[in-house]
Amino acid sequence: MKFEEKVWQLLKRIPKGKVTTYKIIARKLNARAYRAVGRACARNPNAPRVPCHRVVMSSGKLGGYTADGSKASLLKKEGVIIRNGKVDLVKYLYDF
DNA sequence: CGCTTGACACCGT
DNA sequence: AACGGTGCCAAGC
Repeated sequence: MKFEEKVWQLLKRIPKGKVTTYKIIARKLNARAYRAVGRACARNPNAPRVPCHRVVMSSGKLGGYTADGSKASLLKKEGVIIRNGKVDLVKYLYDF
């Protein structure tokens, strides 16, 4: 299984109302390729099956895809409150 | 096989 | 606290 595939598997187990960071994901894969994780999502061939919008940066900021803005609303709908373009990692972080 | 890029992270100003 | 530079790993060309 390729690295990116594993990333998607992990993303799929993120429950609604929770978020995770690229760093955590990479760590769970026993790697330090946070950037590769981001790439995997960007390339994400299984768009609806992989909730990429639940992946944020370690700082709590949503990330590049946030430029769209519509994803933020989707997260809120799932129960994730976004404050100043950032999520409350203390409350919603899912560290597997 | 090597160089560039990317939805990032970390440390120094 | 905010901004910029540097380092990480995998994929694509």
